Amino acid sequence: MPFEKVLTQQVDFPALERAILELWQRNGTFEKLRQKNRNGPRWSFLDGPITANNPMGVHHAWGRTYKDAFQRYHAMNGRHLRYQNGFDCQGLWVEVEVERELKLRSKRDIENLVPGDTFQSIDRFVHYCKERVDKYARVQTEQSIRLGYWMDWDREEDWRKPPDQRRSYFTMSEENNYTIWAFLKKCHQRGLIYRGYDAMPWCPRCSVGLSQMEMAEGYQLVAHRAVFVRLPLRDRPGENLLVWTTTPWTLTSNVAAAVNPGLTYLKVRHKEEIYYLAKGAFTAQRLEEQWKKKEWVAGVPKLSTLEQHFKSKGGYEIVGSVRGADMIGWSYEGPFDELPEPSKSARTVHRVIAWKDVGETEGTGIVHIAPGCGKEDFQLGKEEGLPPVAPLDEYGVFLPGFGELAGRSALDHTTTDWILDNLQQKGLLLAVEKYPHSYPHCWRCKTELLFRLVEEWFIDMSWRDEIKRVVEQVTFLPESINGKARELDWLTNMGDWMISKKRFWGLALPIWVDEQTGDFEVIGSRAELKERAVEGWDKFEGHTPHRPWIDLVKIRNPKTGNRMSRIPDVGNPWLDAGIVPFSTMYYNRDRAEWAKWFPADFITESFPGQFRNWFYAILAMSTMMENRPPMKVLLGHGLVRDQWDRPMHKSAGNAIPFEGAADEGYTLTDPKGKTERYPPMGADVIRWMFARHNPAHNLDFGPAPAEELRAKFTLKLWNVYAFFCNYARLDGFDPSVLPLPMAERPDLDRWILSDLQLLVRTAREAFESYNLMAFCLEAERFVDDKLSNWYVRRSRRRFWKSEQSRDKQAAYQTLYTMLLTLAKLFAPIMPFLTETMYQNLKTTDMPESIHLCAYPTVDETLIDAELSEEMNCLLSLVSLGLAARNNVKIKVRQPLAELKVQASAESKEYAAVERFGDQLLAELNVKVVSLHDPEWGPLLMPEVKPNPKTLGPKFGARMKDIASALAAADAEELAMKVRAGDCVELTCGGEVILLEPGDLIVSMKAPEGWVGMVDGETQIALDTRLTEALSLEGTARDVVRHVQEQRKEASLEMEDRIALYLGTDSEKLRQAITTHRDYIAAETLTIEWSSQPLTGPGVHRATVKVDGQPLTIELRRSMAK
RNA sequence: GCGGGUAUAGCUCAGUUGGCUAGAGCGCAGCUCUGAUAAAGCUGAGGUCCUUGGUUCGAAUCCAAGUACCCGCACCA
Repeated sequence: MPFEKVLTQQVDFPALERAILELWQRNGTFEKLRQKNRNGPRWSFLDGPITANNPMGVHHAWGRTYKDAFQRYHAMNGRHLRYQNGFDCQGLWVEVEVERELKLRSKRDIENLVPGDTFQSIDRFVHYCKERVDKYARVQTEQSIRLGYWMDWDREEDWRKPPDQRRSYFTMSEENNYTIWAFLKKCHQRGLIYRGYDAMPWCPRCSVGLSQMEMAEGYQLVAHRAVFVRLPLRDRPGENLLVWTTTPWTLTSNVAAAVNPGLTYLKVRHKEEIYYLAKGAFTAQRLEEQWKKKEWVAGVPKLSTLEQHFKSKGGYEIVGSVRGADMIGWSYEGPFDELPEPSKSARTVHRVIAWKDVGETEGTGIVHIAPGCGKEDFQLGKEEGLPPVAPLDEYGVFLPGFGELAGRSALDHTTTDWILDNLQQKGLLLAVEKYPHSYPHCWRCKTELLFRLVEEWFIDMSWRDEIKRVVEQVTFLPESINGKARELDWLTNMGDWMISKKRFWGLALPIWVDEQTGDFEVIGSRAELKERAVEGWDKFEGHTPHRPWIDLVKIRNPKTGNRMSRIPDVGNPWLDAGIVPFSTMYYNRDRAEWAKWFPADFITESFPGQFRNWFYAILAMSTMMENRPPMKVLLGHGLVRDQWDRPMHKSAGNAIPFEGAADEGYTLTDPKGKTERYPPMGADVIRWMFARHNPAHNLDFGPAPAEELRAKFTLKLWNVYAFFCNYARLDGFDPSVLPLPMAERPDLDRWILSDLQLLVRTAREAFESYNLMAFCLEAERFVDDKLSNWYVRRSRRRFWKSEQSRDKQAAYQTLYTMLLTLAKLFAPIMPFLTETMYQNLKTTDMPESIHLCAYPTVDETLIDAELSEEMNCLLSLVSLGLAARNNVKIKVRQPLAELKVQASAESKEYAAVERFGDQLLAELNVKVVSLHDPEWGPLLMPEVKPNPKTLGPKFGARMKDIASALAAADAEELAMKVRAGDCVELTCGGEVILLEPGDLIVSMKAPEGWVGMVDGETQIALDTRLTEALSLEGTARDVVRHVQEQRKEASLEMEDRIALYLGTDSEKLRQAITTHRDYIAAETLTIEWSSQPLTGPGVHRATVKVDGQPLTIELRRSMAK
């Protein structure tokens, strides 16, 4: 038997999916696909590496759905693919998790993992990092397989191999690391690698400097205590500069004060002192915009103006003014000159300097400058020859030389307390306030950043224009987010690339330094290092190029003969991910092969952040390596949020784990705090949900949208499939019989086959233009509206007929084609459901898996535009008819005599009724459909009534007069004007009044006994007069419905024949039953009528009400033939 | 501050190159169907397509300005 029976109740889709996974596994389907396409034209996809640091979440499934869908589509078109997944392995994110696992608090703890042995400690720590990456790479592999993501996944034996020999690529592989060396060497050869000494953003917890792109990730709105501090002028007794800062700890390292030479500064007398501050700053409404927009930190009061501060502290008087330029060179007393360290250098400086960037919308217009604690400060200090004071160590703790502050953390509140107290005691503190501002935090551990003087390594990005020219050649999708412009914007604004990290687990930067001279060299490959090594190679040999082993290798400075050591820094992880267009495509091993796959046809990732991260890194590195774009098309997509549009957070209880969504079910806490458990949705629904979404927008993911999708799409498709299989099975339909020619198929069949071709066209266009949404939305409409709700509904009776006819054959063949084609169309997006369907639909001469089939192509000969138009017209006629019935509350089950459709001979309505009259009869349950030529006069007459809503207020009591005047007026003329949007003049009580179109309600009225409906140009009228015969027929249909209901109650199979007894006291019921005895019998498969109540076993009895009258139904399965 | 985007029903969103009487789903209201049946369907209410100008025979769509929101960049003492 070709078709298995298909259940429609409580279908466990996740379980079906798991069965398909086993089927693929058992048959080696994926390998067969690769084998089939191995000589096909290439399609090159490049996977952006997923961070192998935690299990995958549902949000990862978005990109992975795209990746898999496009790969499967191209595979179905015979393309040869690499199927290489990528894992991102190195970097601080892994270190932070390993630290957490090992309960380590700081770099010091890591270096002391093996007490007293830094080398061993680092070795062990790096080992743990590698282990963590392997662990989660395996987890993510399993999860991805469950998602149905077909990649060349690593198997058990592969995990025992080193990363370089596995199927997926790992950024920790030697190949990847050494290819970055080659990149850095190229940079160095162009003189672009340099060592920078600068005040850098620094995370005191991780003890690491942050690059510009990392810093951008971590801005958060927080409130700090900001202070107004006076700095007494040395040669002007009783006079002070007033400065303001949000980071009081930096005052310890104050060296200078900057003014804008072009601004006017006020001399303000307050109590016994004179304060200098910028005129504009005095009254500036600080952060007013933010306050209004509520971009504020809860609990922080509105900021006072400087003027208000002075007023509240006892008043002020403006006693003069001075230009900023005239203040340059003034000397003042520093706020912490009594401390040993500041007293050494800063104390002798403390002068007013000029800085054109000083503004007066915030602060005092005089900026406290601490070159050791701020980026601009440092720059300014360099220009002015100011000595920087560096107060903090790598943990953000004050160094010795800062008195009581030594050993205290700059971030600690009590440290700020101490500083404020100290300033207060010295009488320097004018005011303290809470100040909300967006401040950088460590994007990994959320610690507030400090600025600290450090030495880091950079790539000079002055060649940005070269990258821009490469970017110009890439297609960025979706168009609406303007990715190319964003990327170019970043390239314009970005600074030099800080590539060093003072950490342990990562790319070993191949920079060797001669400590005595400061000379450095960049090594470009393992071979080069081996060649140059003068020490330590033997110990390093056999290890991956990671710390601590690589640090043992020393080279000689050819100029001085000095020994050169590798800098201890590791690399920025975006170098790791950025090199993959080379390292993973055989660039070093087989350049010819690389050229076949480079550039990638396609990449896709979530776009927030990536324009300065991965997209940037691959574009920049590819420009340096080959001056070519690494990909042709980039598709970005948004973020996944919960179904209430909130960000997903584990702590908020609204994050959905992948396993939960796929198989296990999950709990979810709604915005009101209620937690509920939900069943799994399965991979197909997850995938379709992502595929159908607009990639430019964030996606609200959760049980509600999943359920909606299941109901309106998955289940409908499934029900149609089940309907087909279950009847085809009973009927013994043979799909291999020669198909009937199109000419012999009814219009309904030719219509759906025609529209199917249009869907195939949409599908192909969508996949080729990377716009899955367009296809999915169209597919949903096709399945729901066209296939399920119209084609199958209208065709059902064709399948039920007991005799074999050509019409029945046509119906089976058409629906079979439909299901098979749709399954193939949807296969790239819903690989499981479509495979399940295919397995039950395929014949022996078809490929063993749907994923080994060819993607459908459009058969232009089947497209019939005229037919589609007429079918659409028919659908709107049906809608109108149903609306008309609804209007007069006559249910569809009640037959009516006649439907009139207004249609001229050349109208589409005419053609539709001609062609599909029988469908109209059946669907609207009328006896006759007739055409009404408008030339015979209007079918419906306009009727114009006053609109009391608008006229009431205007005319009050005169409404009645207006109504009667309207009734007397020419309705047709009025209606025409109203439709045209014109005003209407109405003579009412001898007076002409003007009515606006909205004041009148125009409806279309049918003749007595009829009900009319209008939709645009289309008009219909339905005869609502019930004759005795019609009424009896309606009753008979009610009886049938109840009998069917009872058959179901009695759990009969749908092909079972029955014996039936119907008992009633109602004359009308009796008459209806008698008159329509044959019809009832045919519908309910009654082959034995009983005039007496049934006896014996297996009798099902029920009493129902028909037309308000009791009817006894008794039935049992009939043994007669 | 600079740059970009968006604005369509109560909510979430579709709407091709200008060609509508502007749509869907959810929600709401009222119904209906019934061997695909623990599924489904229909009808209805609900719109200033953000505002104002312009281009055009015709604008949700194109242009300009404004408003609001979002994003990116720069973020300052």
